Amino acid sequence: MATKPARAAKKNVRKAAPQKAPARSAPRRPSAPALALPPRELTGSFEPAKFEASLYEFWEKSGCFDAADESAPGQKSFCIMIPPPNVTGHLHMGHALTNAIQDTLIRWRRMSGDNTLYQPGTDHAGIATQLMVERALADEGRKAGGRPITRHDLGREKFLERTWKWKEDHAHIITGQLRRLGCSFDWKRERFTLDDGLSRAVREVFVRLYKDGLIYRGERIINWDTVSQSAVSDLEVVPTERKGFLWHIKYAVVESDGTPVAGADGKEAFLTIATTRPETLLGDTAVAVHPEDDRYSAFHGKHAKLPLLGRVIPILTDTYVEREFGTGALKITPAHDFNDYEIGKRHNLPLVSVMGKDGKITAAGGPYAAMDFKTARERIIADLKESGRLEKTEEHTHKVGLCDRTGQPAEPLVSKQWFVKIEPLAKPAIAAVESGKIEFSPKSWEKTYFEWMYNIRDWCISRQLWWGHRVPAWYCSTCQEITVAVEAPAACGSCGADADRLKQDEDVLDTWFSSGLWPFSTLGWPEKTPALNTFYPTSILETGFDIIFFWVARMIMMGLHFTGDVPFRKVYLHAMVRDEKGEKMSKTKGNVIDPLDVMAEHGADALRFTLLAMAGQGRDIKLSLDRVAGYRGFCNKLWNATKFFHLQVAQGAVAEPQGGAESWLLKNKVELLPVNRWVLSRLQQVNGAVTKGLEEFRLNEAAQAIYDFSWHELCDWYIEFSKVSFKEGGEARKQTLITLHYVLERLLRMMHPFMPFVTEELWLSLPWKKPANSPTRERDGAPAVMSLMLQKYPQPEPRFANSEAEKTVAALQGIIEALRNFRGENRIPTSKEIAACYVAPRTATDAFVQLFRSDIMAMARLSALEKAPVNGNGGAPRTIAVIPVTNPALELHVDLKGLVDVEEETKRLRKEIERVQGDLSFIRGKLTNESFVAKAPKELVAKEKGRENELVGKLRELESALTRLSG
RNA sequence: UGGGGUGUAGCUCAGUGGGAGAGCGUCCGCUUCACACGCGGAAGGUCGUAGGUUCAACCCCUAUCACCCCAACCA
Repeated sequence: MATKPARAAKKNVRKAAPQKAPARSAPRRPSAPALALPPRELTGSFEPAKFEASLYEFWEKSGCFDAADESAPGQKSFCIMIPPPNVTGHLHMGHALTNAIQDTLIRWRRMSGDNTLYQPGTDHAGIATQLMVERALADEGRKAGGRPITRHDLGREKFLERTWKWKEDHAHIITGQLRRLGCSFDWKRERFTLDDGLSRAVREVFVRLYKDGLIYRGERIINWDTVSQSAVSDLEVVPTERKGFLWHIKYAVVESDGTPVAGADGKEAFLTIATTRPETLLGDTAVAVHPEDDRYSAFHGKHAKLPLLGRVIPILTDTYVEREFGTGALKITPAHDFNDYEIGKRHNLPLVSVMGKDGKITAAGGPYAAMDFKTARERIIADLKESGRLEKTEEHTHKVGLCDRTGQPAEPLVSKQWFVKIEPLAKPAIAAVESGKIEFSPKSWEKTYFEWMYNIRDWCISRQLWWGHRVPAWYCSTCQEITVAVEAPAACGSCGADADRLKQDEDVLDTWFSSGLWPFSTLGWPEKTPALNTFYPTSILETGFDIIFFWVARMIMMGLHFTGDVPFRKVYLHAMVRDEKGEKMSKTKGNVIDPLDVMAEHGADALRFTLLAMAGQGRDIKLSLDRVAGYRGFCNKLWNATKFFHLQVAQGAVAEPQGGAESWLLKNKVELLPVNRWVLSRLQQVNGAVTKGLEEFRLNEAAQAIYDFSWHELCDWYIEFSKVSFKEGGEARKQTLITLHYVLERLLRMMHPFMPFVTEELWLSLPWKKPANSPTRERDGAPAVMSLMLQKYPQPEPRFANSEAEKTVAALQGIIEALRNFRGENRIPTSKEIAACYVAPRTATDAFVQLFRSDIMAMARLSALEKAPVNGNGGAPRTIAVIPVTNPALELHVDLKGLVDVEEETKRLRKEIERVQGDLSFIRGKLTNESFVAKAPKELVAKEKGRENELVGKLRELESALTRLSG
């Protein structure tokens, strides 16, 4: 008794608004009219360009994308942050992939009732953007007939103005492209790493880290980009294989006072070093050999005279030296090589900087001063050759560190920079992953993460650029002390000198410093905003594995340090999108597939679905345009399936059942036609598979389930079956129309996160749609929206599960397929109708055929299907072909006269017999194997026995059919 | 050098301890009144190689080869 009203109440909740929020003081406007697009007609074929833009505009304008700062009571929050693309960038396939995945999850959770925030925004991308503007400036200068204009010609302020303008002019490109892809961002919350709020967060973080002793300023060896004239971090230098030379140079061995040392032969002794960068010789402060290298033991404690400059430097021993490489003697240039720097520290060697920040040799380079590095190298080689100090030159392939952004070699040099002391930050970040508070998927990436985190080096965060967050440090010209503060200080923090004695640091911060704060800075941190409370920690981080160190690790470190909590609990890493040959897409190779071109040709949905279907974990995506075209075909298929529905409605509408299609179908499920029960059962099963795929982050499996069901069950079978019912009319027609509408509508909802545009367009065409609202919109009094976007995501309906119907339809399909196979193999054109008879050994089978007679006739294109006049094939004429079916056991008879050559059918039978024989011998092999019968599960043995019997029967029928044909 | 991944139909990829699937391509037959962006049928694979575990291996284990990626201090 008590269950009935409860159930009814539950149903009401489903149909009507979800959970009424007892809005505290917010006035509710309960009767606000629903927002809706003007009705549109479904005609022609799938042409995405006709509707995608207007749908997106409608969604955005009606506030469907908006998150609420606070979730409604009982409502979950769900948040994904976009990995901020470069503000002046263009959408590439990597963006398309990551955002397609994210948006699918977001839409799914939104439809599931969560308060979802898909946070949009862009990154100022320091070097990249500054370089663009500088390039444009240079071009301007050249076009005007003069020399290229540099940023220094403009000065910092003017240049920044230009860059902001450039940003304003270009930012809409990437955001427009993300809209084009259908991503449901809450655009009202769009953030930019250089906007006021985020800049404030950056300064706050800098100041706090400084006060905690985690940021320091120091003179260290760093990577220098001579193009952007800035320091870059270790990560921004990509070791790249380059062909070069290994020069062997002779250094004279001397005493500390410079007097020559004689070798074993009594002549002047030399020591040969091998180097790939001879110009660094100018900065050498030692030569090192391995302590146990016998070749050089005589030189321990001696000195070497630097060729060309004549400087006397010590010969020291260090186990770092590889005896096998080169000559086994290593020149040490502590100021221009990371390893040499370490060796220099161990042996207290002086630093001699010869490579200047401007890409030219410094004064310390003596006669080579002011030459650029390339010229200096050439001159030094020539001079060495001339003085007989160049022993030999070998070709040598080695790794050169190229700057990520500019592609030019990075020059290690010693410079005063700002650093983050990383170890104290890394420790908790390692622990968070070790303890499982953050999980990576695929899990193997955790190893990569640990590897890097355990060996992490201090992070050089200062950049000698102008575009970025200026280091919030001021130098006092009175006391020389540094004042670090969030806002420009009014006086020196040490001596109290006036602000005019203070000068702000010229440098800006590494772009990744600000993107590391993204998960909380976008939500208003350091303020304790409601949004921060609602959405932090974010739900999922989805990005490419190439920025694990750049971005993911830094977000974890910063998040833990500043919020005390992880920034996200799950990290999903997708693969790289390559071209169809598996090559990395690159402009120079010219193999870039532009997502915008693809969308222009096939629509956003086809591109999204392709990427999702191919995004299996742990494998690169080789994007194939054929595949995209295939999924465009899929969109068209859906389009036409819906059109088919409308055509049936046009033959005579059926009123929506009282209480909705679902409850009507549930109430009447016993009276439904088997095919209707079947499709409902299949639908709910597929629903389960799709939901599981989404929950387990296997979007490719979910996509596959959707595709297979839609095309191969709904379209290939169900719609074909439905035609029989529609022709029949009456009750059959009515229940089939209701079923078809229900299945279509549910399916569209189910696939909407994957293909938002086409599903919405089709859904809007359906007759029984109703506007819907989200819990938070409802609470805040926002109007309901006539859109698929806010409909409830379907759950499997177990009451539709029906294994009986599934078995029945499988048997029916078996009969139809046997007939189709007969037709196809015998090449009987579709236009020729076949008259068939059947022989059913059991009355139940006879009833089965009678029940589905019209279905079989329609789908196998038979002109007749009657009971055979004679039982068995004993009395049948010679031209009768027999088609045996095993489940249910029956024979189909077709008169070959006028249809097929007897020989053709004979051939078909022989082939069939061969196959059955093969199957049979395999099964018998198993069944005669004693260990199989003894050890395999009993059910399996029984199943195989059953199959054996089936096959024996089939074989007998085939053979007798064959003898009769040929006899 | 170390770590990870991949190897399945002509191509691009799914997949499971009980005789391997899809899309595209190929071949055959189709203006079947939703769809030629389609319908029906078919051909095509010793699931990289060699061992092992198991009644049973494409799947688990070991070795090996090939390709890819990542991290690296061989100047």
